[in-house]
Amino acid sequence: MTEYNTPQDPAGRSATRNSNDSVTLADVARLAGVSTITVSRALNYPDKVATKTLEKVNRAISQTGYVPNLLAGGLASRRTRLIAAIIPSITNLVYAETIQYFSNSLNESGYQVLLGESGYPEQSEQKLISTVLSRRPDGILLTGVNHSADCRRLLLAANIPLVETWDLTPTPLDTVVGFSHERIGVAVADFIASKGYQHVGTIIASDRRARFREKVMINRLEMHGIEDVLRSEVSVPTNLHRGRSGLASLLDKGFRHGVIWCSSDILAHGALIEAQSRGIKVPQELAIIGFGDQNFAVDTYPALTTVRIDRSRMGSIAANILLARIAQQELKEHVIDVGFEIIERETT
Amino acid sequence: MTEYNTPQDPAGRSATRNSNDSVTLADVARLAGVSTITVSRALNYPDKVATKTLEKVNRAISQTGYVPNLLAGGLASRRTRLIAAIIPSITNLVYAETIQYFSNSLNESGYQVLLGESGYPEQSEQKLISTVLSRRPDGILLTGVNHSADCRRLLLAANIPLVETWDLTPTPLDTVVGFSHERIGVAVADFIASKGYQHVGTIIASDRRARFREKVMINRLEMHGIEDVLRSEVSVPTNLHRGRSGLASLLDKGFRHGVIWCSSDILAHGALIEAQSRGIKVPQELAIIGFGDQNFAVDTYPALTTVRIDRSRMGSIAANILLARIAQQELKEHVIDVGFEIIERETT
DNA sequence: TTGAAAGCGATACCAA
DNA sequence: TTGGTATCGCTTTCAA
Repeated sequence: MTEYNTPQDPAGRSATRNSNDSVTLADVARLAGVSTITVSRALNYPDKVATKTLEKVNRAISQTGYVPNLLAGGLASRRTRLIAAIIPSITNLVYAETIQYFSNSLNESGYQVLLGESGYPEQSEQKLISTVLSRRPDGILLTGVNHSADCRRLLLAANIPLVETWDLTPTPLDTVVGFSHERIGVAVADFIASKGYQHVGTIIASDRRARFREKVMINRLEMHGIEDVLRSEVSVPTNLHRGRSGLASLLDKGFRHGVIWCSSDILAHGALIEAQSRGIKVPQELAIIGFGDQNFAVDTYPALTTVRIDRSRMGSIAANILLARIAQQELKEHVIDVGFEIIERETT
Repeated sequence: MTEYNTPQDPAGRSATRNSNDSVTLADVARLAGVSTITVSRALNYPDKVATKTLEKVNRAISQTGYVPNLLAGGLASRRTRLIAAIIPSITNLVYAETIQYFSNSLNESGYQVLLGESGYPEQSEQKLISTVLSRRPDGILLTGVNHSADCRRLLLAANIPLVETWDLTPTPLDTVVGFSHERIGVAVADFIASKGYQHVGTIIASDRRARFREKVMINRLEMHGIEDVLRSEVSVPTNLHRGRSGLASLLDKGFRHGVIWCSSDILAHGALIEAQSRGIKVPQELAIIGFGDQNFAVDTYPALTTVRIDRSRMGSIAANILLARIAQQELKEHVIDVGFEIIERETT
C-alpha cells in the first residue's frame, strides 16, 4: 500500500522528495546528463571541467533556475563563505561605515557578512557570539578588545580567524587592527594645551572607550596645568539633540570660553548648533573638537576640529587579514595600528 | 600503516572525525548517556523532555561547550531562523534604523538578519538576491517595489514569505509595508502652496524614489500656479557636504527667497549650514524642508520642516508579518500603509 | 576529466 | 518520554 502513496514524479525527480520542491544539484545533474559532483565542480572550479561539459551544466542551471544551497555546501565543506561582524550599533555611522568597507572587500572574494549588534546590554555579548557562531562563520570581526572570559573561551574554541578592531592591545586574541584611544587622549590634550586654551569641557557618551579617552586626556591636561575640566555625560545612542543639550548643560554650569571635547562628531555637531543658536562664535569664543570624522565634519564645518579615524583602511585591512588567514597564510604582524589624525581647518 | 596514523581518541570520539574537532550533538549525547534526538529535543522543545533528562543534557552541554550547528539543523529542518533584508545602503541612517527595529523584533523570536546592500550598481540586484537566497532564509525583506522580471522570478521561486517596504503598490509580490511617495509629493506641494511660497527649489539625490517624489511635487505645484522650480541633483551617497553644495548651486543660479525641498534630512541639514554661513535667515528668508526625520532633525533644528516616516513602526510591522507568515498564518491585508507626517516646528 | 560512495551534523518520522 | 533510521543537499576522498 504505502508504495502507492508515493506518487510517481513525471519530471523524473526522486520520489523521496519533500513538499518543498526547490531545485537541487541532482536535478541539474540529471538534466545535464552528468553526475552531481561534476555540477558542483562546474560551479566551484570551472577550470577543472571540460568546456563542453561546462556548457551543458550551465544550460541546465539556467533552465532550472538552480540556486545553490549553501547550508548543504557549508556543512559538507566546512566553509560557509560567511564572516561574522560584531559591532555596537548599526545606526552609528562610524561603525556602519567600517562595516561597509569591510563588507565590500569581502563581497569581492565571494564572502558575505553576518552582522551582530552588541549594543544591547539586555542581550549578553556571550549569547550574541554564541548565536553567531552557530552559523559557523569562516571568520569573525569584533569591535573592541575587552571581552569576558566566557566570550574569549567561546571565540577561541571556534578556532576560526578573528580580528579585533576599533582599539589596540599588545595581546590580541588573534589579530587586532585599530588605533590607540590612549594616544588619542594624550594627543588631544597636547593639542589643546598647544592652542593655549585655559578652560576645557567635555561632552562624552556613556561608552567605555569614550570615557577612557576622556580620562587619559584629563590626566594629561593636568600635566599641562589645566584642571577643573567641566564634564557632561550623555546617554547612548548619541544624536544631534544630545550634543545640543550636552553643551547647554555645560553652559548652564557656567562654562564660557575655551574648548569642548566631544566623544563623537555627532555630539560635536549638536554642540555647534547649540552654540550658534546662542550666538556664541565658534571657534573664536568656543572651540569644539569632535571624534571620528563622521559626515565629513570638518569639510562641512570648518569651525570644527576632529580626530580622523580611517574607517576605510581599518575595514579593508581587517577583511584582507581574515581572507589571508582563511587561506592559511601566516601573518607577520598581529597588531596593526591604523593611527589617527587631528584635523583642523580654521584656526582661531 | 595508515591505521596507525589515525590516533586513538581518548575522549571516546568517533575515529572518522576530521581534523576540525568541534563538539557535535553526538558528543553531547554520548556524555549525557542519551540519544542525539533527545539532545536535539532538549534544545528545541525542552517541555517534551523529562526534567531529569534535561538536567543531564544541560550539564553535558555546558561541560563540552557545545555550540549547535545551524547549517546542519537548517538543512534537516528546512528552517534556518535567518531572515534576509535587502537595503540600498547601511550607511544611510533611515535604512539603518529601519533594519535596527526590524532586527530587534526578529531577534526576540530567535531569528537573525542577513543584510544585503543593493546600492552598488556594479553588482546586479539579481545576483545579490541569488546570493542571499543561497543561504535559504526563512523570509526576506526588500526595500522598494520595483524589481526586474528576473528578480521577481527568483523571489517567487524561493517560495518564502516576503515583505516589500519603503514604498507602496496595489500589487505586491507578497505583502508591502510602506508609504506612498506620490502622496508625499502631493502633500508637500500643497503644504508649500498653503504657506504662500512663490519660489521653490529642490535638492534631490540621484535616487529613483527621491526623483519620483520630486516629479509628483512639481506637477502638483503647477496646479497651484507655481512653476519654474529650480533643481539641483546631487549624487549618492548623500552627506552634509553635498547638501551644502546643493544649496550653493541653487543660490548661484539666482535663487533668493522661498522654499527648498531636499530629498533627505541630511541634505536639508547641509543646506541649512550653507544658508547660515551666508547669513541667510532660515526659515524667514529661506525655508528648508527635508525628508525622513533623521537625527531628530526638527527637534534639533526647529527651523527645519520635514516629512516624518515612522521607521520603528515600519520595521516592526514588517518583522511581525514575516513571523506570522512563517507560522503559516494568513494575513488579512497585504498592503499596509504606515503613512507619513509633515512636521513643522517654527512658523515663518 | 569524470564518477561512486561516504560523510558533514542535525531533524523528521515512526516505533517502542 | 525516548530512540533508530532515513534523510536534508552538498563536497570530500579515492578510483577509474
